[in-house]
Amino acid sequence: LIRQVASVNPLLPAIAAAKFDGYWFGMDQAEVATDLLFKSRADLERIHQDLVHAAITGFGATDVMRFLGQKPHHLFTGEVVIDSKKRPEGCRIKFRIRRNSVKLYDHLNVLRIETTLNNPAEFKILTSSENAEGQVVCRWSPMRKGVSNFWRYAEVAHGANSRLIDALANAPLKGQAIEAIDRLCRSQSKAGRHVAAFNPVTAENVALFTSLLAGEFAINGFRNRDLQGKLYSAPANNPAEIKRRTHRTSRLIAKLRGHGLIAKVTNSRLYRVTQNGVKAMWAAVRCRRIDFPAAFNMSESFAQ
DNA sequence: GAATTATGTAGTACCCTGGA
DNA sequence: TCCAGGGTACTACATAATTC
Repeated sequence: LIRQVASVNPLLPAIAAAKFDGYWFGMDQAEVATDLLFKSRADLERIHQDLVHAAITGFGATDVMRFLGQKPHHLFTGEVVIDSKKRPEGCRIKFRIRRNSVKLYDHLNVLRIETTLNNPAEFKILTSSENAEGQVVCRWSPMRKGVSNFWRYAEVAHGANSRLIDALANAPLKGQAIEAIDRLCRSQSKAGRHVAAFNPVTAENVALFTSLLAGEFAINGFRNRDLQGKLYSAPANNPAEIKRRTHRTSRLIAKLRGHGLIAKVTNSRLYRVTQNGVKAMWAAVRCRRIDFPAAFNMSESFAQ
């Protein structure tokens, strides 16, 4: 970089003679893209609308924070934005936290996932320094704009791209949606026991499905009490109510298991959403939010 | 009125934790 | 590592409510 500067700036010797330290190289903005190449534009278009719908309807603020490596925190005061734009060359969806973003757009037969970092200080980098005793101490510090942090920019951005791609990989495709919803609407029989049918487009069920599909349950799964936290806006205020909620949630879990939407983790009371569950619940969420996008609030109905 | 679904109660299995 | 106790979650059954 110094050699490049010398070739374009004839005043460099004068700057050095004036006792200035020379150049400090920094990155004002960094963009790291991951391209998914399809055999043809037609191949990409076959699933593109499904991916766009999944990105718009299925992801929330906590998902965006997860993509960009941020832990959701109740003291977080920044703005989280999801927006989409249609352009002649394709559709662009952007997930943004303050000045950093990850976006998804298509061009010809390429689906590109691109992370843009304008404010590296929101990420950490491992730095080392000497303390008063002369010992080298390592610690995680806010990342700065110097070019020496190039590797960490790439690491952070590749991580964001990968998390968005992984999340989109679970997006159900339209062809499978009708069959999945049909199955939800029918009562099931599992191990000789009757399991009631779901109405997959009620506000309560869609809110339940949205909670289950949220990123926070994806890693560690969820328990009865975790689900209660999603179903009820306020904590129970007496033992009878606590028991009633536990039982009601337990029955709900049994119903979800009966339909194969979730599965129990062996030797624990944890549950995870199954692949079939992702397909069926995504289909229901999309149907409700796009075709019947009425406002809903499950907390109120469950709190009664 | 039958079938289906939701809810309450009681009993039980089993997970978690602390102590030995 | 094992064990006991407490707490949590699950299941079975009965009954009420809802739907067709």
